[in-house]
Amino acid sequence: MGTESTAAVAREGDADEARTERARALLDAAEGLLEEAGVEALSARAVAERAGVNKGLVFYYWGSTHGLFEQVLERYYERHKASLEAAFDAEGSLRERVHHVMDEYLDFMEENGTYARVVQQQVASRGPHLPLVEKHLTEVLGLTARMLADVTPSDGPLSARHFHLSISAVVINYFTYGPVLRAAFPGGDPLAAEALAERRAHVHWVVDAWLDGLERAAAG
Amino acid sequence: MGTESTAAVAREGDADEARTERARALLDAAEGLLEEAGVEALSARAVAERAGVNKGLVFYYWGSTHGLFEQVLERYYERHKASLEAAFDAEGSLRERVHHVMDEYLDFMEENGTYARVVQQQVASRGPHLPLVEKHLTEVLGLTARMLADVTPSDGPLSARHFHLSISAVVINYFTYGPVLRAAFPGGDPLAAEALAERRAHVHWVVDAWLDGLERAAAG
DNA sequence: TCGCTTCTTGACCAGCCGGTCAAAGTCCTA
DNA sequence: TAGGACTTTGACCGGCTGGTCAAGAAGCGA
Repeated sequence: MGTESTAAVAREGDADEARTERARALLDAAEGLLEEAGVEALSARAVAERAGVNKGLVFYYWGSTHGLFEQVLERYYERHKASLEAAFDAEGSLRERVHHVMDEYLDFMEENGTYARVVQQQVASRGPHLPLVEKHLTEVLGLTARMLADVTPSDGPLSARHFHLSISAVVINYFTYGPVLRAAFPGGDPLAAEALAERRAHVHWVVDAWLDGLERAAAG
Repeated sequence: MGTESTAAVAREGDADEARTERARALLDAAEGLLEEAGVEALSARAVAERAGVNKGLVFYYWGSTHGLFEQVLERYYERHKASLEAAFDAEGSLRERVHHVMDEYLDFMEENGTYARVVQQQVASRGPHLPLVEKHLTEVLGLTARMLADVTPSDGPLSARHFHLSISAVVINYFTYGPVLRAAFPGGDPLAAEALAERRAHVHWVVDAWLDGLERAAAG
């Protein structure tokens, strides 16, 4: 901790652009390894070997494997955030905007299943990267809360934080639990295009049912 | 694998009752360790030390740490299953029964948060115990499907398997993600009694909105 | 009491892990 | 071209892991 080299400290503040070719190769290797073999396969040795580079560089650049992993998570999150913010900025009625956000969310998860699994794994196991995940997820919650501000009370069982938790659960868990329940899915692959379209329809139906309920609650 | 002692093989088939005092001590120690320090802390050495017993016994009884862990999961699941089956057997209207199951589910998660987190962690990381988890979760899906058979089609976006995934996501993820979003909760503790009551009300509202939607879909 | 089976122990092994470090290589500037 | 800063390497360390094994302890029926 206190013994990290000045180079490592300087590097840590740099933007991704300033990174050496090798540092980038290490990040890419880590991401690839994560995708193919999961978190438990991520070791300084394995990453370095995949990048064709010496293990010591991991510690030269990030001071620890923890640091390297955090940067990988940060890179993932930048993409996630960009995708979400674009979705939340769309025009239209509330219902249209909600549907649009759901579609983008589903699209992102479909393409970035690894990220979703890593986050869920960290959360479930109270992993060492939880503080970073916590920061990220809290930011995302803010986006939902802003969108639902007009139709949900600021507190209680119908507040935006509850709906945020519920709707993200409905979306995310399909990608994590779906494959586990594959026996229940016709064709046996919940991640196939057909099954995903069906899930998309389900998610739309689900949020519609909620919006209907909120409207009636507001009216009654 | 092929070299496991005959004793281990014989033991594996035995009921929990037949287990030696020491075997039981090891299982209890593993469960305690899981609760206090998470899966990563589960090692044959650590478990044996906590049980006050020699490490070699783990391999004598189960052949591997994997085997020990599976038995811990099995024990957890037995309790889960008992709790669920009792809940599903209740009398009353569909709506009453659904609410009752939700209450029991929430109660169980409140008391067995560790089990929920271990399962979610295995699922998210495609861990080595996934096959066992898959078997368990598929059984549970069957219970939901039976309960909803009268109000959901057997296929498509409104089939029971989609609602099962969604409702269990809404319940489980509160316990895993809630603490991560604790900054958004008044008092800062989503697992406190007050916050849990609020979540319970949310879950009831959510399933009611769905049942309303299903009724209207059936009527229209 | 003998002898067999089951149980229990501690010593031991190879393999992996994160991390350190001195030395060497590379690059750029003066 | 000399010299200093930055980068890269491979050897090395202690510590932990799952797993094996031979030897001894304990229980038990004859």
